[in-house]
Amino acid sequence: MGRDQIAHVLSHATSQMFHTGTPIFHEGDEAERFFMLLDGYIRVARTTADGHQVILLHVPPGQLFGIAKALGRTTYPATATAAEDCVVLCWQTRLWDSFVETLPGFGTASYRTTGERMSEMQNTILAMATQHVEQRVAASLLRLVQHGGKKVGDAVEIAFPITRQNISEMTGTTLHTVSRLLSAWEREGVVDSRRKRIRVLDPHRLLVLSGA
Amino acid sequence: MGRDQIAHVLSHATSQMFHTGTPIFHEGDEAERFFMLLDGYIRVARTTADGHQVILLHVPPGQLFGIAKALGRTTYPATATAAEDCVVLCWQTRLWDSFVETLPGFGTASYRTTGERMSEMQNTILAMATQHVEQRVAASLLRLVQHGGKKVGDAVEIAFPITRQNISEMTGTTLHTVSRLLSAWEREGVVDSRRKRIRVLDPHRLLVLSGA
DNA sequence: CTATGACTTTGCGCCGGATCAAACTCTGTG
DNA sequence: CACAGAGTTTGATCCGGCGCAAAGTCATAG
Repeated sequence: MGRDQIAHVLSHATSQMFHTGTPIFHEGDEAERFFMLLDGYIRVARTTADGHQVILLHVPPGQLFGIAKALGRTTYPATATAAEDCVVLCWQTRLWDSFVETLPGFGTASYRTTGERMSEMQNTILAMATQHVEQRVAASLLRLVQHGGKKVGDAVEIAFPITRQNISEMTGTTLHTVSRLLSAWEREGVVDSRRKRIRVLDPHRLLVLSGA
Repeated sequence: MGRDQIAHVLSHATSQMFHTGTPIFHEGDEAERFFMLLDGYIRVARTTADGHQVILLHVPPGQLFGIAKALGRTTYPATATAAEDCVVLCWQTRLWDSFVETLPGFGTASYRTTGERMSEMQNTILAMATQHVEQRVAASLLRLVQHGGKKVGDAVEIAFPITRQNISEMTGTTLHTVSRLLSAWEREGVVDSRRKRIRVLDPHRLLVLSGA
């Protein structure tokens, strides 16, 4: 993208701040805007009829989200909330088509993003269908530290605050089971966890536990 | 699409027949072609490292598939096989971009297709994370008869041959459990099944069992 | 017509993980 | 500083569904 094109795109954007836990849009809402995350982490989830929340993915800084248009939709397919304080760029959805036409690579990049998310979701399905809870939790933890973990000494910490409950919602289990697993792993020196913060000390052991 | 445009598109297509069970492309293959299903049913699946197959979706006649380009990919993300004898149109992938540019609605339609598949996969994840095996199997059976079931008297039959094993691969369980469930439902008059053929007699009861 | 392989059924025992219950420990707030 | 609410831990119990095993049934090839 050229310098003038960047200016053009930014001139149509507004920036916005969302505090931890704030919803950015809800599943089923008219998709009036689309977004790019500048800083923080976004949690994308859906809620079942009986009130269970299921976390589908986490969006790292630099990615587009809320791009219903790239899926040929007019409503958001899921709910996005700020997993920590977030800075976000917003555009009117009606600008989408003109961006796709005038910005070389904009379309390609956004379709690649949806493709990547699709294959992540496929991986989730495979895991849910074939793996045990322990393996799924280990694998999730690994993914969380690999995509944007922060080095702290010779440990790696998950980039944003996350609860046992959250992890259970990512892996289709209960917070109780996740707590038991983390306790056990802490005893073995694989992880080190404070409330809402998890550090991985021994990624390789975790990889083994994940069954890969 | 105008009459001449249809002619144009067809002039670049080759048609091909695939017999039941034949693979059309494999996960990871270079995506040299994309396809439209004219008749039959396509099963899309992935295989885990430890050899388990997981069925991600079934493609009904009239839909595009193998459209790696719409996901910004150069390889197929999953394996497609003919669930019954299939007639398929094939195009070279290099034609994709020109189709998107010259055919109004081609892009939109294909992105809508991927969007629909994505939300189906999300539903699968929700189900795996929150529902019991019985509910998932009931829901899968319902979806199979609703998308292209054939009326047979006052029952509805799944449009293509499907085994207990297949259903277990769609729902993340074992063929044994599926067999037990179908036997029980047959006793209660909810379904009527022969080998590879399943008829639903009481869709409403199945809906209740699915927990919706 | 029979043989072989693919598909299905059913019984039994066990265990991973959910559910229920209760106590404990942080962290921010008035 | 104390309190409330959110997050975490741990124990006890129970059961849905898997693994294992074996036999039964259907379909097609030869």
